[in-house]
Amino acid sequence: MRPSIKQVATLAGVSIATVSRLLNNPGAVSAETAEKVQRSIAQLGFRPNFTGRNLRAGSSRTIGVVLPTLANTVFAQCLQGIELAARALDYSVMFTTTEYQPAEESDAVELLLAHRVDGIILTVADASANATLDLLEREDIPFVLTYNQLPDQPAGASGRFSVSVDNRAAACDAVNHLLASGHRRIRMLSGRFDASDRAMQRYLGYLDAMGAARLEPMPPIELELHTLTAAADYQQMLSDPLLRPTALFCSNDMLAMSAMRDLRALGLQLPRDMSVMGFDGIPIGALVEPVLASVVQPSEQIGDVAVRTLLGLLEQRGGSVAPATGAGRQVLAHSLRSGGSVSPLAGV
Amino acid sequence: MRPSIKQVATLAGVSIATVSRLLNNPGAVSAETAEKVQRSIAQLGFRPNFTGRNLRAGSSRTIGVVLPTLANTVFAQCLQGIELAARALDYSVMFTTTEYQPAEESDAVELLLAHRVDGIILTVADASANATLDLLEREDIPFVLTYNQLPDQPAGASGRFSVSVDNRAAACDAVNHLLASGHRRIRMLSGRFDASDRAMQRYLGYLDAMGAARLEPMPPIELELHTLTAAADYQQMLSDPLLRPTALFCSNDMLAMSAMRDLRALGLQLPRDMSVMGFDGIPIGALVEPVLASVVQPSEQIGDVAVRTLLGLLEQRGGSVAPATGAGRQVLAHSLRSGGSVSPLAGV
DNA sequence: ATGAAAGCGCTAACAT
DNA sequence: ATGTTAGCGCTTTCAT
Repeated sequence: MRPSIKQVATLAGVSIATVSRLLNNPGAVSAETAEKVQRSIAQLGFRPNFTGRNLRAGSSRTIGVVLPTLANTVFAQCLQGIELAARALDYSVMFTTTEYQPAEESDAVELLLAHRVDGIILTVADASANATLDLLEREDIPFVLTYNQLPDQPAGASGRFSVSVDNRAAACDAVNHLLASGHRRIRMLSGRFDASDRAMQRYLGYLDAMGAARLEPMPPIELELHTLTAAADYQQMLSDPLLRPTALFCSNDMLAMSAMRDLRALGLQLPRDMSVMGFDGIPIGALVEPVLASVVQPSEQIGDVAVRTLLGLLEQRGGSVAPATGAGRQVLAHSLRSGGSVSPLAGV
Repeated sequence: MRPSIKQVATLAGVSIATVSRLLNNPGAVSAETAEKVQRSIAQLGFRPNFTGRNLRAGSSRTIGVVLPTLANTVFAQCLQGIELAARALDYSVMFTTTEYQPAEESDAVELLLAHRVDGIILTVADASANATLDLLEREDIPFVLTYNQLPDQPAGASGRFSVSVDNRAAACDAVNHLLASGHRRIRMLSGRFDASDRAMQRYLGYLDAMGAARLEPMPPIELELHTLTAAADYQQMLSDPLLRPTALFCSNDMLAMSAMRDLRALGLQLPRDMSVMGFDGIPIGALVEPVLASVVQPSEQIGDVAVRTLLGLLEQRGGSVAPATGAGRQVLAHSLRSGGSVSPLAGV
């Protein structure tokens, strides 16, 4: 066993309380005692044991994070933002993944709760009806959703918090961008709606844009997220020349890039034979040729803001202030990245 | 405060020891008592507090992870592998980043140690002379290096463990691939050597291949990792037609893709005017056109193996077995991904 | 099979 | 300014 506060105290010839004070409130210790204790600490290589501290304090200065996967750059960026912000604010991060399995969400959260994290940042499949979120609320554990976008209720109505872009409006912008390039037969390629409520919101944005342009929307194509081949779906999509889309709006960039690869494999010339628009704005999309046109979400900032929001909640709970005020739903600005993956349609 | 084992005991009319037994060794409790206690647990929504358990047990069933950044997909994949393996083996993950700052390494580790993680998986700037690793060793904390490749000593000589590919041999393979395509003026584009010992090993592999081909190696170009523009460097590299390389070997894929973007911006046609070979084999590289030729590392597997190795160490320490035997350095197989980013040089 | 009690490392009254 | 002590939640001897 490593040295504890006790051995430090013994070696320095003081009580354990004095050592504790030096650690937590150095001002309350005389200069010479401090000196002595510091020496003992150095000599023993003492390092405070957070487990003891946490047990006593009832808080761990640790936040739990639950994300669908790290295979999608977007979540890696978000976690990066979370970790940076947490560290800057002297919190540690305990991280877990659900692999997009809604069933994993509750296990993940249970584990974090057993570790007594102070709060949780998470992205769930569907925030609107989610037993895990209900549990968190019931147990009064502060949590902040990322990417999931809470409904636009009167401030604080749900008592829940989310940090995201306006998925629906952003998707609408994306489709408008395609429309402005002359496309009319635009089809949406989406991750599974039941694994991502964002995908559904983006589809609604697609419908908005198509509707506003008085165009008949086409049925969405739902693909397994991160499936690298969906040749059959593409074949079918391309088969009828009359219904064949000229542009694809994809619910995320990974999907968009996979689709482009698959379409090329089928012999299409891109963007000549098909324009492709993504969503997420992953950095790599800007490096490739053609540049992947996309809606840019500030993923790292989403993580950063989520941390600050969560710590805000923890703070006011510490001070036992009145229940959450202000907007529970934070909507961050998105932007449009145009790129060569979208080409103007002849005749525009 | 949430219910503790104590309230459960009281409600069930048993002692706290009995509740603890049910939790840890259900066989030692009579069926009817178990029944009673289970009911109280359910009724109170009791969840064991790992903090208490950890304090008592002196172990946290948590592993600490220190990686340079998540902005490089390779590390995100590795963390993904770590998290998956850890969860399957009932361990939690506490995660931290150094932003490639060697100075951050020790802080990161100190924090994890304060949390009393059972062991640490980490990637450091330079594994051969690293105060943090020395500290870990001195304090007898089990750790496993990822990506850093320990020297090939007699088994267990250093008592340290690493999981990586054979960076030097892999780089040599990559350069041989370029040579086989007819390239002779091959230049290496690298992340900073002092931020990544892998980059240095890969440079040695470059020298090996060039030497074996009896070609004069060119001086490496060291770039800040993840710098997205290095136009000046490229301009200079291209300026002298006689010394101008026909192929670039990049120490990682992010760099390779950034370079391709920058070269295109300078008006080059790729791969006609320059072949580019990467290292890492990030999945996205296979989706783009041209496909990024690269050395594929099994990043997720590196994470997985690191976890298993670390838990093996923890286990044998629990049983107080003799010091680590077997190879400390684990070298996983790499493979070559050919792609259109490398084109045969005319005249081959 | 079950209970009583000690103690893991630490902090925060409370006392001096 | 410093010491004494209780106790956070849990596991684990040791009794019974």
